[in-house]
Amino acid sequence: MSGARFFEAGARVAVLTSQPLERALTYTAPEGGCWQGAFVEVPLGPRKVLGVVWGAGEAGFDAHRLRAIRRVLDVAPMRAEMRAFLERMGDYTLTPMHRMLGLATRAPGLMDPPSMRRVYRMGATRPNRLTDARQKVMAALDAQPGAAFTLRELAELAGVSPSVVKGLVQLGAVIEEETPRDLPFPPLDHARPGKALSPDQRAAADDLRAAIRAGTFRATLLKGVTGSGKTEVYLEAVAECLARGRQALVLLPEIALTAEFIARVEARFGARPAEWHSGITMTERRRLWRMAGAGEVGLVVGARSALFLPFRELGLIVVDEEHDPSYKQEEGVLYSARDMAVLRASLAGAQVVLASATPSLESWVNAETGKYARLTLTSRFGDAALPEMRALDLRREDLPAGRWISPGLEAATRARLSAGEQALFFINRRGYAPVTICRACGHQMGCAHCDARLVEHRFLKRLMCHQCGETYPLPEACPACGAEGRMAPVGPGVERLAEEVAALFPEARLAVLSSDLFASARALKDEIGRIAAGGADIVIGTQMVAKGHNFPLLTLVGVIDADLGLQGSDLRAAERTFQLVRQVSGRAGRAEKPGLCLIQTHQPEHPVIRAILGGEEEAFWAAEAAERRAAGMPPYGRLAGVVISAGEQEAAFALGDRLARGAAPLAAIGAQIFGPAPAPIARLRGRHRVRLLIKADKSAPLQSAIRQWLAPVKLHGDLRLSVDIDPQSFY
DNA sequence: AGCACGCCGACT
DNA sequence: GTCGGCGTGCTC
Repeated sequence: MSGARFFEAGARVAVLTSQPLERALTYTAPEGGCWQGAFVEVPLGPRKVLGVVWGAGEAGFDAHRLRAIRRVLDVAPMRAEMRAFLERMGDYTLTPMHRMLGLATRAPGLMDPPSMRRVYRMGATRPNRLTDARQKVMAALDAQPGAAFTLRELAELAGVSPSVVKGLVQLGAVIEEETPRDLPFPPLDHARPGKALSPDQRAAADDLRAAIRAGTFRATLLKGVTGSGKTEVYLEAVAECLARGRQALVLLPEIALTAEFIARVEARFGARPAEWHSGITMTERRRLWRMAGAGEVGLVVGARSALFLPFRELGLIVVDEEHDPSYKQEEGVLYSARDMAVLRASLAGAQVVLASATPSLESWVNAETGKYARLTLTSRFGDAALPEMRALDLRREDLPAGRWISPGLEAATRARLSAGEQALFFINRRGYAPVTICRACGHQMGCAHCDARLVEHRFLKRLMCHQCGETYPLPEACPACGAEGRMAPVGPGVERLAEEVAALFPEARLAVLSSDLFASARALKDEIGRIAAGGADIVIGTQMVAKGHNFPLLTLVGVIDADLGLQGSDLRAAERTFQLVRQVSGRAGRAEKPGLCLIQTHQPEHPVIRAILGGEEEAFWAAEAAERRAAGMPPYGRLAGVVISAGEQEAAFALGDRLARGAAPLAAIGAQIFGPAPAPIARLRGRHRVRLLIKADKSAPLQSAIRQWLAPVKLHGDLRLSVDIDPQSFY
């Protein structure tokens, strides 16, 4: 119990609860005392709530008003490392501690005793009268020595009724006992040999293994083009970590990727890792949370929130596809899971590996400056070379309105199809058309609750708001001018592109990969498997195709509109376009066949497009970094957003104005304030949102200035305010 | 978060 | 006269 204090019965202790109080409350330690970090049940008003013993209590509080901790819960106490992590993260993200505790206790049944169940196993004596049915039960138990079954399992296994088993219990031939329902996860066999590694994979894996053996914190950027085998490399780090008896966590940006990852883990270590994401059952959630704390799980694969599992001995965190924007939590507690992974690893004395083919600029700069170690995989696995990259200048291709596939792309596709190979068309827009417009008056269909245009989904026969998910029927008449039959779709979406492809290539078999077309991760996985096996000739997909799926027959990638991401004033527009197009292009030619990537663009001379075409990624990052440095933007400067929301826009703006004018603590650190302006999502679920943007020097104490600035603010009526440190969305 | 206390409109 | 609206405040 390193770093934890023990409090004797009756001593004053501070208990943090997830109730929205600004600080911990003082209680007295229960009979038998309690450890710092203990999960406890405390009385609060008329209720009993969950809390954690955070430290010593206040001496000043009236003794007769003190109440005692009701009981200490039967779960592993929160470790000092975890308490420090929650405090540091709360300080950094300006999140009250009760909300931080909420993140760390997202498991059902914490207040309940460990769930038990009744099991049956082989007893010491043999029944002297062995009937036919009894014989079957004994045979079933003999087949798996030492195994324990539930009554139903054993009865079904033996093909007898449960009463036979009960009868054997009476005779002492079968033992009935209570065991914990939450079982340890089967250990992974870290000693199993992995796949043969290429020389640079070997070098990177050896480096990571050595770093883990050193047993101290280090952050490593593992950079490697798509298909270079990053996963095999960091699985070697996982193996070393498990061999040292420590736990490993692999974060993935999307649930859809976990099935493939789990299969690889199973192939490598002979058992499945534990899974943590929104799709798992309550039972699994409870089990994993408790087993993590008991050290009874070796490897966890999960989403952002797995960072808050109570690992007993965390040795490694891998953040796969570390550049992925979905690592930024944009609702509730606002944080970057990638950055918080680095923080948690540093406090746990663990390794953190950030893996990507196209790192975020932040991580690239950290590697450049030596803050992170850097491992680079250059060759693709097997013989596959990077695809040839070519731009198709849409200004010369002369496409008719409503057509998106240029003659150049069409010809290249025909060539591949006749060779029996696959083509992939990438368009980063879901639905049929991003805009529906009235040809009579020009009215554009918008969402009633959000400030967003409605996207036609022909598949659903509805218009949909991509911000709040609300859907509307397709309008017959214009809601503004009443004109009938004049509503028209404008712009391409993945469904509309599919229509064009079907008309151009009637003989080809199409597959459309868009997140909204699949009911489950399972259905999506099946479709991906079908495509990989050659079940389609042309694949049309949104950005989900950019992520880690293997299509061996694919030799042509067409990027329908590379300009989409270059427009707008988003700080990271160029970076995102670069990452996305590089990743999609990596889909081509993974097997022995060379790939070709055709990029349709109106601005082939744009620096981002040129960097993509030339494969000059280091040049791209260097240029982008120089631009950010000159502008004082992250990672060379710091940003924070303050989002104010209210039912009425005026109320939100009024508070925004007042805050912007009375910002002495910000002025004192030389920070600039921009706004108030409508937030990136200006209306969300019927609420108006307004944002102030704060820009400061990298060395300025931004958080404490914001804390001082906002401390006196009392929120009236339905006004809400949230601070977003290091915001990611700008347009 | 709950739950109590408290001060102004439409009902028996 | 009272029931009840939800604004404000408290919980060790």
